Amino acid sequence: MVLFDLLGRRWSMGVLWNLSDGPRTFRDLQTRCGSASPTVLNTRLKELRIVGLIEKTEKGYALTPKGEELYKLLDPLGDWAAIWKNDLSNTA
Amino acid sequence: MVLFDLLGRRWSMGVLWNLSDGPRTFRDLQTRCGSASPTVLNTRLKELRIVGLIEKTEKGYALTPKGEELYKLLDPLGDWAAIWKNDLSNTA
DNA sequence: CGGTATCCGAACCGATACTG
DNA sequence: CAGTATCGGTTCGGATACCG
Repeated sequence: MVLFDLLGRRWSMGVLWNLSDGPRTFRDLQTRCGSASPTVLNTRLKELRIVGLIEKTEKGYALTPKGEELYKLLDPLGDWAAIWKNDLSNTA
Repeated sequence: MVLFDLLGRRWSMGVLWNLSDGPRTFRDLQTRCGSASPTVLNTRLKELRIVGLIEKTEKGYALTPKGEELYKLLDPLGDWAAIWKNDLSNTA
């Protein structure tokens, strides 16, 4: 599945997450993502733009409606993952 | 996120999907997954077992309750991804 | 600030061969 | 059939330096 292929790549989620509460600039995102390399960050940004999840505005990068949609879908999954990860430390 | 890291790897989804309708054996899974290498398949199986998403039964490998839970969570996301991917070809 | 070019090391995948 | 060991190829990520 293409979606997971994309999301699985480094920083994709980070970008999505950081964009979820407002537009950010390139340098801004870079800083917030634990100082990811410009190379990779730009690559992700490009990819996410291509698939129409984010877009460039005058304020920087921002989530498209589709992007927000996905983010909302991902959120509960994230919750579940957190619980599951917790269980994991207790069980395993 | 660990979850996506795992799911993004080759065959993870395939395994989950194939297991969703009953237990499968090693060779069985291998065949159904487009003849993935034993190496990789075994690695995935091991990883999925470690995180408690699947388990070994006398009938082969099977989804744990957690595994099914995840599968159900993933399903709608998959739907969405399909639509989104469709939009993509029209828009981009 | 925004973005690209280049280089290097790491992770990953796959095929094959072999053991229990 | 189930699973492990080894090796090679490829792809990806990260750092740095540099241009508009």
